Amino acid sequence: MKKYNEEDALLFIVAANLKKIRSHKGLTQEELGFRSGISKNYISDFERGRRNITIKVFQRLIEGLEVEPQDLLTL
Amino acid sequence: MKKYNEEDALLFIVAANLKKIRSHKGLTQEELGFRSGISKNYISDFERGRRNITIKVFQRLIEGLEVEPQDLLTL
DNA sequence: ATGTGACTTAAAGTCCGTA
DNA sequence: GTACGGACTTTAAGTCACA
Repeated sequence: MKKYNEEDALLFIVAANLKKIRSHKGLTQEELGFRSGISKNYISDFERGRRNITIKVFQRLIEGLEVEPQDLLTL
Repeated sequence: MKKYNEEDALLFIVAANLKKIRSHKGLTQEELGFRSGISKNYISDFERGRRNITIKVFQRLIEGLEVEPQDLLTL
């Protein structure tokens, strides 16, 4: 498991949920990127905790995944 | 009511909720800024829909307000 | 299908001041 | 107590070539 700071807690929760839900839905990073208008590299970075996304990007990811905001926030 | 783009929907929901909860708790922008380590100007800007905050800042605001993430996302 | 480094540009976020 | 502006520094957005 990756080590993370307290200040990054929510970020890592969102990233982990994104990765889990994305694969459960059978989507690749590239496909999700296409659906949400975000580069696959960026999604890769985010899932590994290397990006601090904005709310706008968060919304686009949710829409691409077809889930609700809270689905990415709940542990 | 302020006009906003579809792509800003979540942002405006969060901003409106922040403002509402903050005042209900009797906190000023400055006090919330102090608690969450964010400048009062930035909070003012955000509440008026002029800023696209990151997840890290979102987390700090939540902690400063002492609420749960979903409290800022639910309409 | 995903991870990484390096990169440019756009925007996040601060601080000063005024009203 | 909040809104708004200018000037500023730091970081996120977004892409690319390649492993």
